[in-house]
Amino acid sequence: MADVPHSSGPSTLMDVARQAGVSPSTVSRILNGTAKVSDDKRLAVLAAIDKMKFAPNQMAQGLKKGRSMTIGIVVQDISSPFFDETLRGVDDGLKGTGYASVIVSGHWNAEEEADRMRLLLARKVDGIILLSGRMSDQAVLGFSSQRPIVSTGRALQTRSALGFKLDNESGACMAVHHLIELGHRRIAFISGPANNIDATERLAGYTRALREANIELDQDLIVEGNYHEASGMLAMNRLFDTHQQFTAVFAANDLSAYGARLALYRKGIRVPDDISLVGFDDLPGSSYTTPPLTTIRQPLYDIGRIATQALLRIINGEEARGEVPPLELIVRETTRRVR
Amino acid sequence: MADVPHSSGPSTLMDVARQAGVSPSTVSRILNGTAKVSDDKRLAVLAAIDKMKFAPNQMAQGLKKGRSMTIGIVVQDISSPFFDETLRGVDDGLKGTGYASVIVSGHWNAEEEADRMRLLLARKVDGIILLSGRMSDQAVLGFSSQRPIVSTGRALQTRSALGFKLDNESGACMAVHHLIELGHRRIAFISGPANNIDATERLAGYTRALREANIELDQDLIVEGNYHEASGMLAMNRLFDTHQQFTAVFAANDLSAYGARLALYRKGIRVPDDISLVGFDDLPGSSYTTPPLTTIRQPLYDIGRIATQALLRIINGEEARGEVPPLELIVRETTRRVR
DNA sequence: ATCGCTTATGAAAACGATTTCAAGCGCCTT
DNA sequence: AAGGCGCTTGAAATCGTTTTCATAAGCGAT
Repeated sequence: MADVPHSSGPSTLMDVARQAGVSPSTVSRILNGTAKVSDDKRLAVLAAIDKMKFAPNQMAQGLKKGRSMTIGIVVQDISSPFFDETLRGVDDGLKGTGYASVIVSGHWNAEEEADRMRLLLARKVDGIILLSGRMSDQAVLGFSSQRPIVSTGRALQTRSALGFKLDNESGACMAVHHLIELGHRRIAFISGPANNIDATERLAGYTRALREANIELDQDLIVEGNYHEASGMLAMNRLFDTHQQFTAVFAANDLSAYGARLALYRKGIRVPDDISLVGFDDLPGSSYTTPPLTTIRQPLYDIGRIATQALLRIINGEEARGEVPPLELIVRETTRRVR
Repeated sequence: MADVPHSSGPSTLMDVARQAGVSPSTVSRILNGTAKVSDDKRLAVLAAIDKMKFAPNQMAQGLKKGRSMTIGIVVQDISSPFFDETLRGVDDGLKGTGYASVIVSGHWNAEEEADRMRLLLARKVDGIILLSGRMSDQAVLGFSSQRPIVSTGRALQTRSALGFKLDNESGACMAVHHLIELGHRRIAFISGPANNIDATERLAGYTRALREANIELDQDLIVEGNYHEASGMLAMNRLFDTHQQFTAVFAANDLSAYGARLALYRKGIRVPDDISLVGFDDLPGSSYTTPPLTTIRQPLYDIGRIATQALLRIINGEEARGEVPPLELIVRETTRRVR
């Protein structure tokens, strides 16, 4: 019985072929089911594979097939619950497909984003999912000539690029409308960064809701944040420092709502008894804030999963399609009828 | 002037060579700085590269060099703030190195973990970082014969494997000690899953602190959770349902502390006025809970960064070393002297 | 002017798989 | 019995790089 030669590295398909006394082609055929091979050889090869613990070298496979079985994910912040929840969806969408993902961060910066994109392309990813990208649609389309791209936050639909867009304006409108229904008239708004498209849309939703209710817009009630907790806290303090009167606050995302909540706590102002608070996103943690946060739910997980499935479809030459559930108001315990 | 031939796919090194009128070897040499080449050719090649937007095919490079410039990260939960913070450290540690990372999840399951590990190996990652792995040290050592591995939560030190271990017991002890110093004698403990090594160590720390203070251990004050918010809430309710008397709660991680906090809120019990609460981890969100959470800080970010740097060193044949900062008590606003 | 000796460069092999192509074999048909 | 067909199988080319290896050119020394 021939022993395993004391090979240096991991075993190759060639090694297996030798062990089993067949040609490499045959091994490959068995591995891929590309052609019929006689049962005796199949058995011999399978045994050899098992014995040598052979696993195909994915770099070699990738080179030859032109498929890396890898997709690239561009996020903006690798440790934000917002992206994580989406990534979980991506992960589930990839489950059982043989694809793995490499995740890079654009850090909210169009330049860096494009850079990372090129990096992914050089790595021959089979497709890219772009989350909350800052680059122009044009740029995305450009990249999409190399590899299919699915992006959130854009309305795109070509053979090799697909975008999902949520109606941020309506979402924000729902949030403010909810407050208005509870009798609030003086509603402060902690916005997102002005250069962010989602942020401006949410601002638009805020103003629209006010307009529809015939409430005069007070610019002093709007303060710009940057989506982070600290900015929510700062914004809140700014509102107090300038002695604004209001009974409710709408934060453009949950994170800044958390910050606002803390500022309120520090002032000894009760939520929702004294002031109502609404967020936007419905991060996983928002069901466990004190009190649990009323917010607009983004189907983050679904977005990840559906984007992934759509990308896989495009990669396989099928039609690019997919739709995500709409935004939804989740009423928890930070809002209440004005006294 | 020769025009770019209407090439089908992205341009290859061969294309560049043709464009510049040199051999592929020369192009490669310029790309890698492997050998001196005359200035005129260098210029021509550089121009060609620029013109054709050439970027080396990483699969081909990887195949040839035996380096994929990719490292694998095994986490247990792709969307947990705990891992995210560490991943941020990894990301920063990788910055500027040319390495990218592929992240997979073991879902707290030793079998799946080993599976994912094999998958990474087949992808020819140049090294692996294992975070909170469930597999045995033996198994890790086994894998480390194929690729260097750096793991958290183990005391390991071989040529190709390195482990970082934090002193969970002392950390837990610090937390409980802090409560005792504040006059608390009846301190409940919401533990982590019993099959988790960190969890049992923290339990040990809890009992040790009590023993050192000559406080009798009351098993009824210990309830097992699973590190998630919901379990913290359940645990808290269980404590109330069984009519336990206590003035403080130590939760084995921040997430379950969040859950406990919510249970308390629901009962109308004030924190820290009526009951003190301590967590473990110091997740990014813990500075923004209401009130901000007193907790034991794990240097999550540093762990990620340092593990990465250590792995890179091992990959480059240098000595495996690295040390992470110790656990630290962060006193915020959920603890207070017992009345 | 000739003989080394260094240098720059190209040709070709190699990495580890897949795939085309051709060959060998058995079997059916006439 | 001969020709043809289909089936399994191996040899060799290929993917896009890097890396020997060999060669030619350049140059100083004698």
